[in-house]
Amino acid sequence: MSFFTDNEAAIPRGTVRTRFAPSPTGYMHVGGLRTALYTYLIAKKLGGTFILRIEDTDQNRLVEGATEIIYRTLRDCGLTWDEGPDVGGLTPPYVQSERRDIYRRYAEKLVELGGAYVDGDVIRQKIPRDGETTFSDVIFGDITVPNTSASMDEGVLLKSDGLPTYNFANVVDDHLMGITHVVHGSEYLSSMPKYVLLYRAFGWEMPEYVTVSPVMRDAQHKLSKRNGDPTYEDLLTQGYLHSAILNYVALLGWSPGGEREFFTLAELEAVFDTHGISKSPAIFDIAKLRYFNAEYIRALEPAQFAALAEPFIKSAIGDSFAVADVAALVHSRCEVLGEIPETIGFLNAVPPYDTELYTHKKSKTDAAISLDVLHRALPVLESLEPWTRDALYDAQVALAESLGAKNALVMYPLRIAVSGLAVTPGGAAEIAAILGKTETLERVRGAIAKLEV
RNA sequence: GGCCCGUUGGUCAAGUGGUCAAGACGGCGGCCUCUCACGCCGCAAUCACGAGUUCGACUCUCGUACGGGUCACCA
Repeated sequence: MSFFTDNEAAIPRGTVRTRFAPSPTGYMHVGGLRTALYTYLIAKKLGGTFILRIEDTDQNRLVEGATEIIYRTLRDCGLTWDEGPDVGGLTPPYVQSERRDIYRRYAEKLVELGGAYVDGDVIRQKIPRDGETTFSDVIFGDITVPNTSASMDEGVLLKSDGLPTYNFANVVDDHLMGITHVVHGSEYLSSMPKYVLLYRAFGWEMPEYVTVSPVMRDAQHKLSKRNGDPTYEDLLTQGYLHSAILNYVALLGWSPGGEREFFTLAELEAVFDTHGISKSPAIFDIAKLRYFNAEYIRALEPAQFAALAEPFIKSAIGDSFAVADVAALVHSRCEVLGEIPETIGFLNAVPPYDTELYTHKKSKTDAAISLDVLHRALPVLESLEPWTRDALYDAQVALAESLGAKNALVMYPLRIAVSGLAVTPGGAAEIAAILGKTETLERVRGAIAKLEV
């Protein structure tokens, strides 16, 4: 029968096929990434095929290069698609604007079948004037709505430009591409009865629908670029790691059930279950993402961290100091890469500071005591060889011992002298090691001069 | 407004009639410590409300309140 044409014969029966079907808007929002992730995970969990389909039926909203951003984001996160525009697959093409003749054919077929009607230069869906329609959702269960409700309008299926609207394109494509599981946002919940009517009119079997609630900025607003909320790209440029973002986003609206919350993508593939998906919206908490990011950063090998941190380090201090050394200083203290510059600026130059900084009761120091300590430390430093972190540390300990004092009595003033800051990443030894002998001695002499005024 | 959905600490959440209602982030306090950070220990903080059903409700039913979604030739 000619009705069963196109690609469906090519799809092996019984295979799970899921699709991520973004609109090429030019960026990826956090909620979209989560949808992509869940879609991917369902496919992997069930040994199925993950498909990427580009939904560009709105010609007014085309954005240059937007598809590339989608590709890059998914690849970045490891969400590799088995079929899609660039890799092909069983059911091409995967860009909706290249499928217009298919939609036209099916729209006309639907008119014949009584599920739609021609209205001027568009084709509209036919909705029964009474009764009710029930659909089933994996997350929300069975939902019944009256056919007379306002959302059950006889909407346009095929626009005057010959392209389909979302509701129609999805039904046709999901069927022709053999999609078995659809993950989509709850904004589509009220359209689902219309899908039922469409599938029924065509005589097609419906896929499973997994409807997820939105990711929120606060209790009443969705996370949105328009309102200044960060997109996935924004988070990357701020210095969040894609692995941390993905891990955090997985847990926004889904729970694995146990107490564990750190998962690699491969681990998620094994443990993911739609049962853990929540019906209610989840508020995006940047503080918790920071925590995940910090954990992922700390888990990095020093060389990996240095490579990621390098651009941030250089933006603050250029090539003045060894990147590896500065990275090591900052590694355990860094939660987001973007905060590195502000924490290491003192390496370039000692900021102006008040000598009151030398007063610290736990270290039992004040300006006068510090001056004395620095006087004693200077010759020690001048003759120190080799100039390493450990040698510096040992020398300070030895000096403190010779004074019959705690380490802090020496270390605290010295740290202030070389940094000019009450709070620094690392201590005097680490900082002096990075600064080098010449610069360190200069700073210590400068501090002495400042204290002697 | 009609229709649909949701509601466990500030946030993410476990929980599926009987628990002193997990855990994590954040907050607070302490320990460690040359500052910071890490790490460790501890504390505070939750079942929206009201009726039912039941020997017994966070769990089931109904209602109320509050919040969200939707009602486009956008997705």
